[in-house]
Parts: sequence; structure tokens; C-alpha cells
Amino acid sequence: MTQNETFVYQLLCDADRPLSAYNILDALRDKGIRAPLQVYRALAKLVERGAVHRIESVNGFVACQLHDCGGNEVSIFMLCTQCERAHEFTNISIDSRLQSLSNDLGFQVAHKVIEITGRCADCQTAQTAAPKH
Amino acid sequence: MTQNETFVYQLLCDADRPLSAYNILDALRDKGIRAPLQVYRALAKLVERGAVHRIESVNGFVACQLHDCGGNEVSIFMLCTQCERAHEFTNISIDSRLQSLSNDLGFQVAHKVIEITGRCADCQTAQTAAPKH
DNA sequence: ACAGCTATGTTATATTATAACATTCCGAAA
DNA sequence: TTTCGGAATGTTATAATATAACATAGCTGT
Repeated sequence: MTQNETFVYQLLCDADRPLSAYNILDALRDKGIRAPLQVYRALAKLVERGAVHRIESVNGFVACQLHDCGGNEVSIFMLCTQCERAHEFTNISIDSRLQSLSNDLGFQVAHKVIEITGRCADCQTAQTAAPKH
Repeated sequence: MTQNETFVYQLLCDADRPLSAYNILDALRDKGIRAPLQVYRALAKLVERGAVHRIESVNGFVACQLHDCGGNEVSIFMLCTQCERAHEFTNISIDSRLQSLSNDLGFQVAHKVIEITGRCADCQTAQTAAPKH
């Protein structure tokens, strides 16, 4: 892992929610990261190797919360609009159904996205944003 | 449906692939649409009422291909990276599993996104982009 | 007529992402 | 040890996507 990738990855691991590339840029100025491309390049590598996931619904990035996703199943993200936290799951059954739907149609899958936005259990209980872990 | 919404919706119905807001803007200049907000406002209304879906993976918009999606199941999109066409499906089983996964976790669902990118059957056969319909 | 609501229009700006090019670093081959 | 080549880095500029803030117009019910 190169230096910039390490900075970005550590930051994402410490964060409790998806960060945008520009959030990351701002947070890493003091590490000598000055331009968006430095961040985007590190993110591209990290995503490629499954250490980080891109969250399409919020244009953000999170560290993989599972087995450092070499795994091939889709990750399912639940995204709380209130506390902004992202929880990652896998579900064999959902994944295999999606895969067979694709197979039936002769569609060659490159990437799958499953994202659910809403309000997490903690935030519903709290009526206000749940405290950080 | 207001005038701007009609313009945008018609354009999306005629298109055979997701269009970006700026694609739409450019296409509707001669209808008197001049600013991004005019497009984004129309899109927001159309999406709200289920006539149009936003495709997160490509930052684009497509007209609903089903029952003018008052329906509540998730739409599953297959997005071909070659011909750029989007095909929309529903699948009760996948949807209900996703829903019960959420229920089990006490997550209150507001919106679900399922998008699969890859290569459609036509494009695999053709080795080159499939012709338009 | 007027109050209030929705739709519209306009300008400016914020946010997200990439192109194009120059430089540096480091390991393997000569 | 030098040098070649590829990967990583850095820098500037710009493209693409999205919203804020404010002004105006049109329509409806009283």
C-alpha cells in the first residue's frame, strides 16, 4: 500500500460514515495531500482491491466492514439519512437471485450495487441522531 | 404535469438510455429551457411521482419502463456499459428479502437502489454495440 | 383586488470528477 | 553502477453534476 493509499485508508477506517473525496482531501492536507487527484487515485486503487467501497447514493467512500472484501458477493449497504452511518451486509440468497436473474437474461455482470437509504434503528429510538459509537 | 415536466418526460421516453440532466438541458434549449435548475426541478417532480428513475451508477435519469411506478417494489436496473441501455425489472422475491433484512434490523426503509452494470446479451453477441431498437 | 401558493426564470456558486502534463522514486537488467 | 522503465506523485486546469438565493409571473379562492 503506497503512502497516499495508507493515509486515505486509515482515515476511512477511523471515520464512522462515508466520506466524500473532498472530505478526505481536507482531512489530509496536513499530510501533504493537496489535490483531488491524489485522493481519487488512492481511492481507485483501494476500491479496486476491495478495501474500500464506493457508495453511489451519497457519492462517498467507506472502508470495507467485512472480510476486506476479496469476497465476491454483493455488499448491501444500509445508509441512515440521519446519523449518516453506513452498515454493510452480505446476503447469499439475495445475491444468488440477482445473479440468476442476470444469467437468465444473458447479462454479463461486472458490478452490483445494492443500497438502502432510510433511518437506522438507533436513530428511530433516539428521535435525534444516535451518538457515535 | 407542467410544461417543463412534459418536455423532460417526453425526452426521456424517447431516449433509449439514461440521460444526464445536462444532456436534457442541451436537448431542450429550443423549448426555452436554459438553466440546469429548470431541468433538475422537473426531474425532482417526475422522480417523486415515480414516472422517472434516477440511476445512481451513472448520474442519469430514465423514464419508468413499467407500470408508471406507483408500485412499491424496488426497480432493478441492468445497465450495459457498452450500448448504455438500461433495462428495468422487478423481482418480488429479491425485494421481500431485502425488506425483511431491513425489518430484522429495525431499519426504516425510505428508498432502495439495485443496479447491475455489465454487458447485455445483445452486446455480447454483437461484439460491438447492439443497434438501437 | 388581494393574499397565498405553485411554477418559472436567472445568476451565481458549490460539489464531484477527470484530463493533460511534468517530475520523482525505485527496482531490475545491462 | 549506471541506466532504463514503470509506478507513483504532484500540479494546474477544467469538465460534469447539483444546489442556493433571489426575483418574477401566473393562477386560485375569497
